[in-house]
Amino acid sequence: MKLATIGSIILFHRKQAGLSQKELSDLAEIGKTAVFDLEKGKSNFRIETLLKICSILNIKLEFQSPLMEYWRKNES
Amino acid sequence: MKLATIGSIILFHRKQAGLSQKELSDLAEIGKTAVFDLEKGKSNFRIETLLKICSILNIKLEFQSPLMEYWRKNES
DNA sequence: GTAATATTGCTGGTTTGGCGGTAATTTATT
DNA sequence: AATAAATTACCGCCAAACCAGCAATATTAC
Repeated sequence: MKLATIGSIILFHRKQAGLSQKELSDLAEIGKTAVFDLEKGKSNFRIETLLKICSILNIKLEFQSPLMEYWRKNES
Repeated sequence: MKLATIGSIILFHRKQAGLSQKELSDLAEIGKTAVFDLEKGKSNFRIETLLKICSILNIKLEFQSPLMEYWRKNES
């Protein structure tokens, strides 16, 4: 998974949602620059920025590995 | 998905791999502080930091949404 | 027990992501 | 065509992620 790939996925979902970059950034409560940079795969970015956007676009993040089935969350 | 959850997953996989925080940070070519903070869910962190760690621990990141099956990568 | 290793914590400095503002360019609408 | 909206781009500034180094504690090994 590369940064550019993530940006491409976000772009696709935003378009499908019929949102402009500004609208998405407002909904996600982040700056417009973050959406722009992210979609362009331009720079590194923070996890929270990605999570906020994914939350708005109804995208879930999954971690996959042979060990995940043995991982049980203690609380919360 | 919360930051603390991600840290918990990383911690679990690192232990299973039999790596110390320092060993993991060296392999991932990041500072030990990043691994420490991440596992503690202490701070926000960068995507690249997470990707580097996941790469070493053989964890894959998956994006899930109803639209993902319609998303096709143009190139690369 | 002691010694070695690992983890946690703190500190100061560097790097960089994110921000709003502005402006140019592209696209859509009328 | 002209106008409006959206996208792309660049600019300082600030906050925070990241770093190495060191120290203290916790854990493990001998």
